[in-house]
Order: sequence, then structure tokens, then C-alpha cells
Amino acid sequence: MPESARAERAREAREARRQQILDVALDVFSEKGFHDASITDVVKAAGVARGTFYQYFDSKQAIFHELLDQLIENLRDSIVGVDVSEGAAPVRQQLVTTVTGILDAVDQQRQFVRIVLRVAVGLDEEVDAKLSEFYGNLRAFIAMSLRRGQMLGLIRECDPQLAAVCVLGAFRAVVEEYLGGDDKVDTHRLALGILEFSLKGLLA
Amino acid sequence: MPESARAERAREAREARRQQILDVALDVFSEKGFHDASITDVVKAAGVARGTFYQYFDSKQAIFHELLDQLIENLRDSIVGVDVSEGAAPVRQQLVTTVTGILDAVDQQRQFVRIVLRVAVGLDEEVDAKLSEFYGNLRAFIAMSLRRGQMLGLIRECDPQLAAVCVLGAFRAVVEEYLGGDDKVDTHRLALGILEFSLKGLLA
Amino acid sequence: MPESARAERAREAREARRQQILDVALDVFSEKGFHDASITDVVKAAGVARGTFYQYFDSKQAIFHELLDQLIENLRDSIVGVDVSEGAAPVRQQLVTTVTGILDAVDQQRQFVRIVLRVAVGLDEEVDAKLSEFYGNLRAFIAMSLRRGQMLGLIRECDPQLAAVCVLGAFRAVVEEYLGGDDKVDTHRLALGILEFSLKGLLA
Amino acid sequence: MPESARAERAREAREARRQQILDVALDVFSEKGFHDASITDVVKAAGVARGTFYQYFDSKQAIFHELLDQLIENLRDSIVGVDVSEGAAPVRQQLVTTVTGILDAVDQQRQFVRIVLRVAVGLDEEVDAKLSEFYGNLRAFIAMSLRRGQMLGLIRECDPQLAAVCVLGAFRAVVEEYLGGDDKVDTHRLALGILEFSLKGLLA
DNA sequence: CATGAATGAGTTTTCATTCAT
DNA sequence: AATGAATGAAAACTCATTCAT
Repeated sequence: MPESARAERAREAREARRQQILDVALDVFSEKGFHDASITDVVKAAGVARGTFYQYFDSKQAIFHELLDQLIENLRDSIVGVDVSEGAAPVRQQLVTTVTGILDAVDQQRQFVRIVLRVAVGLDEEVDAKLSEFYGNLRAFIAMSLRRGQMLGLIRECDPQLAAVCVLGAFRAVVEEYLGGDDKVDTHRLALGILEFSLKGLLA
Repeated sequence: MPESARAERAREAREARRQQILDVALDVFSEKGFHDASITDVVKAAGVARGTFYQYFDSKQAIFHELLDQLIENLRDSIVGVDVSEGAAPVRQQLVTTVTGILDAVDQQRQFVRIVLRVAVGLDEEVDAKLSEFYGNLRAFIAMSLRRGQMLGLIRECDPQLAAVCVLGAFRAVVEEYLGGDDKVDTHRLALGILEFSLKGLLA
Repeated sequence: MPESARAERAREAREARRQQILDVALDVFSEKGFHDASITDVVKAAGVARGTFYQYFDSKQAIFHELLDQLIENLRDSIVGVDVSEGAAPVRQQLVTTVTGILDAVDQQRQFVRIVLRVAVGLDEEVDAKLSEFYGNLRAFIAMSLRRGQMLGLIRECDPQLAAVCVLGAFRAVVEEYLGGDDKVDTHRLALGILEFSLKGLLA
Repeated sequence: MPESARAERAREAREARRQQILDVALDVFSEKGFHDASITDVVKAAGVARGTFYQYFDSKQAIFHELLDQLIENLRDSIVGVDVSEGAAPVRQQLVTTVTGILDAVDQQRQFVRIVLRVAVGLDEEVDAKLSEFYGNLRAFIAMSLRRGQMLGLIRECDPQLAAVCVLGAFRAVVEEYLGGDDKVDTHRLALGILEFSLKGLLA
């Protein structure tokens, strides 16, 4: 079936082009922000014509939303639960590994940080909803983990919802502060710091 | 001195008008964001003509910056240190009172939250600098308090800088989550939650 | 009649104020041009309120027109004819004196030059008409003098109208070139140059 | 090379469009002046959208400056020197031909006159500089010619600089007076008049 | 009569989007 | 499918003029 083969190749080319524009847009948006970045900036950087852009994306909003979806999905993928089954590694060690892993993933793609923590904040309702959903899921996941921990007697009595907000807030703040710029960081140290803080608090 | 009296009244009227426009702009910006709010929106809501706006403010940026300055100053004013001198109230109680007070202040003016935590984020370099400075001061204050606590043996061994980032992040997240909408909240409960979390952590 | 005396004083005060604003406007317009000079510039320089300005002049155009009228009248006054009656000074000497006198008058008030030769040019139809009339009168005066000179056998055969245009053009160009800036000039030398040129031409 | 051919056609179309807008702007500016002509006037007359204008020109100022550059270049091109080599036509005849030619060129494009002699006068510093340079070059050219004439014994003793100012002034005045409106003129007669005046003066 | 705050029509300019080639 | 010239709605901002005090 030579025709379907050709069609296939065309589809792949289209997909590649599409992703290329998305990649470029990530750079442009993360550097200039949403409003200060123009479609002109994107198409120039991508080396395509204005019209071409609109063959792949419906609007400036649309590409940003898609971008955000990709970012969120990537972030989600780098987050995995803790195995509490017998024979698994000690919980604390698992936590350190997990949190370090997330920080490493974020560290790899700092544009993510800028987009999710700066550019996308307060943009429009749809974006807000997406971020809310993402954070909500994370919070729910954390809260659930805490509840399970409470049942296992590992976590003290507390409002898991509120506690989850605090944990996530601390984490986000560390990311924003230490991974918002271009400085190198010791992700292991940060992960330890966040976990010690969240688990043991600051009292002597 | 009737002349100076009249001049005084005029000056006051001007100041009142100015503040009125600022107040209206606070509403408009907090509801629509910076880019989606036009000067037309502001002047319509204020019931003045376009030109009037420009008699009081140089530009759209200018009024937003001024607004932000006011908000930050207000926030700063609601934050006070903890008295560790002898005869002072127990530190823990003071902390609860302080944090509850801050939450109450923010609760009173929820537009503040939307502006500072959403609208102003990632707007432009000057705004970024202002927020950075504000958060930096807060962090420095917290870090210093932690260091003092360490010397008094109250706070455990840790990187005060990193810990301050976590504390502030947890606090910010709580504000954003619980005071970002229009729901009523129990600020005392939130303050307790944040403090317990920050001081004792979550382990059983 | 104390009342009329008071009224008189008031009238004089009004007149003085009016002239003061005109004087200031002359400075402002000659420096900034018509469009780039704002009413704000004028009232600030005059030390009066905006409303006051409009009590004395109907509009920005109006004050400029009035200004131009004054300037033109002043220029006209510094121009006098040549006495060809018996016993009068030699015509050539009279001409030198007259032209030098005009140049001196203009030299005294260089703002005149800027207003009449730059600012007022191409402003609007009414201004154009005024300048046209002024130049037309001058040309007519010169043409008439030339015709009289022809009858006396002093001036050669030529189209007096066209010749008047040339004479006036040469004069204007000299004023513009040598009195347009702030450099000191030798008006006598300029007058001689213009006259030699106009009377004898440039051929050896 | 079909591609370069298409690109070539596109480039030409762009250039044509650009020139069309310039032509229209020449009309609009020469009729209304710079300040009274709005971009709206230009684009309406050109039959294009607002945005199209800004694809070709950076600003209202920019198109005017470009327009002025074209006009000045055109004027310059219509001016040629006088050939004093042996075997050349008599100088006087050459001068008549040259001056008549310039007047004819100007006659052809009366908008030039209005723009250069009215609209552009006193507009802004850059425009002033351009006109100054143009007139300066002309003056310098005339002054140099006069100096050469003096060396050949054709031109009498005089300040060539001042004489050049007079010659140019006379010429300009004739252009302004006779070619400023829409009346037909006999350029040959005007050229003769200017030359007779400049060379022989008005004395009998 | 003086004041100066208020007005709002009018201007230039931007930029996401469309569409003929 | 790619191009990029054309579009025009919408925005910020100015400033001559008015009018209540």
C-alpha cells in the first residue's frame, strides 16, 4: 500500500512540524511571557510563515493551552507513589528518592517552571482551571497518602487536606526559589530539606 | 487663612479622587487581571472620563505599580515580630496570634490575594522585582527568627534559608487555597495548622 | 467719577495681563512651534491658570493669529518708503538706511523671524491668508516703487511684479539665513549686499 | 527558476504597493499639511487598511521623511551644472536652459512645492536638518559657481556666500509665488526674469 | 475674575487572525 | 500544505476646551 505509506510519512512530517512549533513556543513563552510574546516571535523562531502556524493551531491561546497540557503531563509522569508493601524499601528512603527525582526532572526543564509558576498564573479561566486541577490532583494524592499514613500510625493526627496544602506549598516554594533561575542546585539536599521540614518540623 | 483652607480642601479632594480611582482599579484588576482590564473598564467603573484618569496616573502600568506598592505596604504592616523577652507571652501563643492576625488581615481584603498571588505574577520585570523584594524580606525575616531560635535551642539544626522558603511556601499555599475564593474560613484553625505543620511536622 | 476710575484701572490691568500672555506665547511658539507648544506650556510660562487663558483668548488658534497680527504690524511699521522729493537724501543712501533699519528691527526680535518664517508657514488657511496679504502688500509696494523708478528712468525695463518677487525673495532669504539663528550679524553689510545684488546684479 | 521568479514578482508587488502609498501620502500631505492629515486620511485615500500602512512604514513621521527624501532627490536630479568648456553653448543660454528646466520639473509636480516650501517648514528637527542640508548644498553649489565666475572675470567682486543666498532666495520666491497655486505659467519667461535680475540687477 | 479639575473626541499604533496565491 | 500581505478591531494616551467653585 504505497499510498498509505506516503500518507503515513506525511502524517509524521505534520506531527514533527507541529511538535517543533510547540517546542519553539515553549522557549518563546517561557522567556517573554504570554502577552509579550507575539505570534511573530514564535513563527520567526520556528522559521515558518504566519499562515503555517494557523494550520497547526487555532489560536495563540490554543497553542499555549496545548503546551501547558504537555507540561503538566510531563510533570505528572515524573511523580510516582510510595510502595508500602512488605519487602519494599523503607518509606523514608523511597520518599527521598521520589522527591529528588521530581526535582531532577524539573531541573532538566526549567522552562517548565517559568511557564507553570509564572507565565500561566492568572492568565485566563481555562488555564486557571487546568492549574487548579493539576494542583488539586497533587493535593488529593498527598492527602490520601497522609490518610493512609495515619491509618498505619506513621502520620500524626491532623487535617490531611490542610497538611497537603502545606506540603505542596513548601515544595512549590522550593522549586520556585531554587529552580526559577539558572543556578545549579543540589537536588538531593533540597529534597532532604523539604522532607525533614514536612515530617519533623522545625522544633528542636 | 481662608485661602490655605480652600487649597487644603482642594488637595484633599484630589487625594480622595485619586484614592477612589485606585480603589476601583483594585477591583477591576483583581477581577479581570492586568491585560484583560482596560483603562476604559477602570474609568467606567470609577465614573470618570478617560482624561481624568491620566491626570492622576501616568499610565496603566503606573497605577498598577502604585496599587501593588499599597498592597505590599499593607501586608507588611500586618506582620509583626515575636517578642522573646522575659515576661512576654509564650512564643507559641504569640505565633498563633500573629499568624491568625495576618490571615485575618488578608481575609479582610481578598482582592489583595488575587492581585499579589495571581495578577502580578509574571507581569513585568519591575513588578517581579517588587514581589521578589517583598518575599525576600519575609524570607530573611523568617530565616533570622529561625537562627535566633536555634541559638536559644528552640529550633533544631537545619538550613534556615531553606526552612524559611518552606515556611513561607506553606503559608502562601494556604492563603492561596483558602483565601483565594470567596468562602468563609476559620483563620484560627488555619494558623494552628500551619504552625503545627511548620514546628512539629507530620510524623506521628 | 471714582467708579469709572476703578473701571479704567481694571481695564488696564486686563490689558496688561492680556499682553503678558501674548508675550509669553510669542516665546513659547517661537521655540516649540505651534503644534508642539501646548496651552499648558503657555499658561505655565505665564503663571496663570488654564481657565484664565480662555478668558482672554478664544482658542489656541486665536492667540496665534493675534500674535501674528502684532508681528506683522510691527514689521510693517519698521518699513518706510523712500523720499524722492528734491532736497531729500540720495535714493541709494536712503535705501541703505531703510534696509539696514528693517534688518535691525528684525535683529532685535528674532522670535519674529522664527514665527513668521517657520512656525506660521503652512499652518492653516487663515494664517496663510495673512502671510499672503502681508507679502502681497510688500510686493505691491516694491513693484510700485520700481514702476516709479522706471518712470524716473532709474530702473530698467522689466516686469515690476516679477522683479518685486525676486527682491523680496532675496531679502527674505537673507533674513532667514543670517537672522534665523542666534549669531550676531553686521546688518549694514547685509543691507549693502542685498541692495547691490538687487540693483546691479552679479555680472562684472 | 520559478521560485525566484515568484519571489521577484512578490517583491515587485510590495515595492509597487509601497510606492502607491507614498504617492497617495504625497497628495494627502500636500493638501492637508502634516498635522491635519491623519493616517486614516492616507489609508482611506490609498484604499488599504490601517495595518497595511504600518507594514510598510514605521510611523507617520517615517513616511513623511521618506517622502521628503524622494522629493529632495528628485529636485536634485533636475539640477545640473553649467558647462564652461570651450565649444560649449554660451553660458547665458545654458543658464536659461537650466533654470527653465528646473522650473519645468517643479511645474510638473506642484505638490513638491507645497510639501517642501510649506508643509515641511518648521515641522521637526530632522526635517529641518534635511531641508537645511538641501538648501545648503544648493547655496554651496551656487557660491562655488560664482567664485569660478569671478576667477574668469565674469562675475563682479562680491561675497559669493551672501550672493548665493540672494540668488536662491529670489528663485525660491518665484517658485513659491508662481508655482504655489494651480495657475499655468510661462517658465521660460520666469527663468529669464530671475536670470536678468540676478545678473544685471534692476538699475537702468 | 481666577482657578484647575474634568472632559471626551480624536489620534497613532499593535497584533491576532484571515485568505488569495 | 505553505506563504506572507492584508486586515481592522481594539487599546493607550493627548490635549484643547469647559465649567463649577
